[in-house]
Amino acid sequence: MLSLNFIRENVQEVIDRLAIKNFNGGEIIGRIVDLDNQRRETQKKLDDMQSQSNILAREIGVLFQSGKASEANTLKQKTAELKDSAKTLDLQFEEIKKELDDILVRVPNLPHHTVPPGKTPEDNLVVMQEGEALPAAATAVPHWDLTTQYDIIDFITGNKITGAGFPVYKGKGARLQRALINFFLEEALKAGYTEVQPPYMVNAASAYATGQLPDKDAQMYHVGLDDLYLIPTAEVPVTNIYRDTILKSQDLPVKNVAYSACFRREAGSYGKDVRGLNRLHQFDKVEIVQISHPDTSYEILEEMRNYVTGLLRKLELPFRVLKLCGGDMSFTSALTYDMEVWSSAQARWLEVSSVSNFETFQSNRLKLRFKDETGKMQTAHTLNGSALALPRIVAALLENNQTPEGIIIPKVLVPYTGFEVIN
RNA sequence: GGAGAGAUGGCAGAGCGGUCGAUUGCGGCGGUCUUGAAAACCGUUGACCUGCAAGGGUCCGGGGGUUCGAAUCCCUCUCUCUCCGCCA
Repeated sequence: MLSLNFIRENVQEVIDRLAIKNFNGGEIIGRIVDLDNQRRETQKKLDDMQSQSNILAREIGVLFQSGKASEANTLKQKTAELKDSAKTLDLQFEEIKKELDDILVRVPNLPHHTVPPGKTPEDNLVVMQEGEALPAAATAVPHWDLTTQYDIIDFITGNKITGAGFPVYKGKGARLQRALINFFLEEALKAGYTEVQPPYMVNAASAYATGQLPDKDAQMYHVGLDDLYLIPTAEVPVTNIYRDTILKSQDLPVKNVAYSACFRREAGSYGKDVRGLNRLHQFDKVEIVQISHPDTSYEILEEMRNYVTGLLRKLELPFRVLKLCGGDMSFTSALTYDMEVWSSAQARWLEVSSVSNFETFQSNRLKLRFKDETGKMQTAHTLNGSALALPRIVAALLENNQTPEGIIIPKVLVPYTGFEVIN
């Protein structure tokens, strides 16, 4: 969430920048400032009352100890009155605070000043492209047919066991998954990331801290009996490692990498976008997370972007990088790059990674801070990105590398798969 | 799942109704000494809200209650530990 102080001091700027995300903030920001003023006023009064009753309580204590009971009892009467009015005021205070908190968490992050305006994915900016988006050969087969042909991913059986969007990977399909996960983890280690294995379920406080709640409630699987959420991405548990934490400046940047399964309800998705591996309810992903000094977070964002494109290059996949427009960005992000690979048989780009800088938006909720060089407390910046999500990488590999002899595995993966071709 | 014990500052650990945001030790920071370091000694050392400041307020796992006054008493939730049961 945005910090109250920042909103108070930059009302017009906040409204203007929210407009780039197509968020009409005029009314809501006004309400926030108004509520915050009420909050301060009420707290001041409350503090004064509290101060008075603290003084009285101390006096009463002294009187009792020196045996002046009757004088003490007179003072007691006074505190009773104070207590009554404090109680009323306290209720008001709680109400104000609750409304303020509720509104505040529904305001999205401000976009970085370089974010292009726009409403739909068509307005995203293509910042680079490598490799050619070749049209499909007449004989090209989409991956959902290849997976059946080579018997490596079984959607039908997954359907029986669980439901749509929960495929079963078999034989070389399963081994390819494992190879990709290991390849991505090993590459991240080489780049200086520390590997972590997080829980796959999180409590509401964690989901709230990274911004999945209350905004994306319906996208997560919820285990009602224990009130836990299945993680939609390792970002949630990994970032929450640092909830309620004060780091030292020499700890920064924190670089973590985690493999996890990811679970998404994908409510509202339909059509050919969800065919085959394009959109699953359970999928595998290796996620990189960094916590940085505010001064360097945008350099780090570029570093992460270059890291991810490096992976795609090694996998020999044609890809492009998009800078997302205001309308296509997530609630929590200040700047996001999407990486897309070309899927030849579907003749479309598939998003395989999203790298974002959240600035202090998550940190404010996480209460993630660090002591800077001078010993002053500062709010850290958080960043994360997929490196990479598996299903669409697999889809692209299958479609782009299909030959009459089978699917050719990229050279860099062979040490991990133990085979060179799926046939 | 059953029985018991506990949750206090970065860590360890006192306090069990009044002057306690909290004794003490360790750790951290600053200093003296030293060529430097160690040791020793001295000093210092939490977060948050509010205020220009002085100051005021809140926080002893979370929430509620009793009381003029609660870290201390009561209720409740969560978590941790020990024992038993079950189990990868």
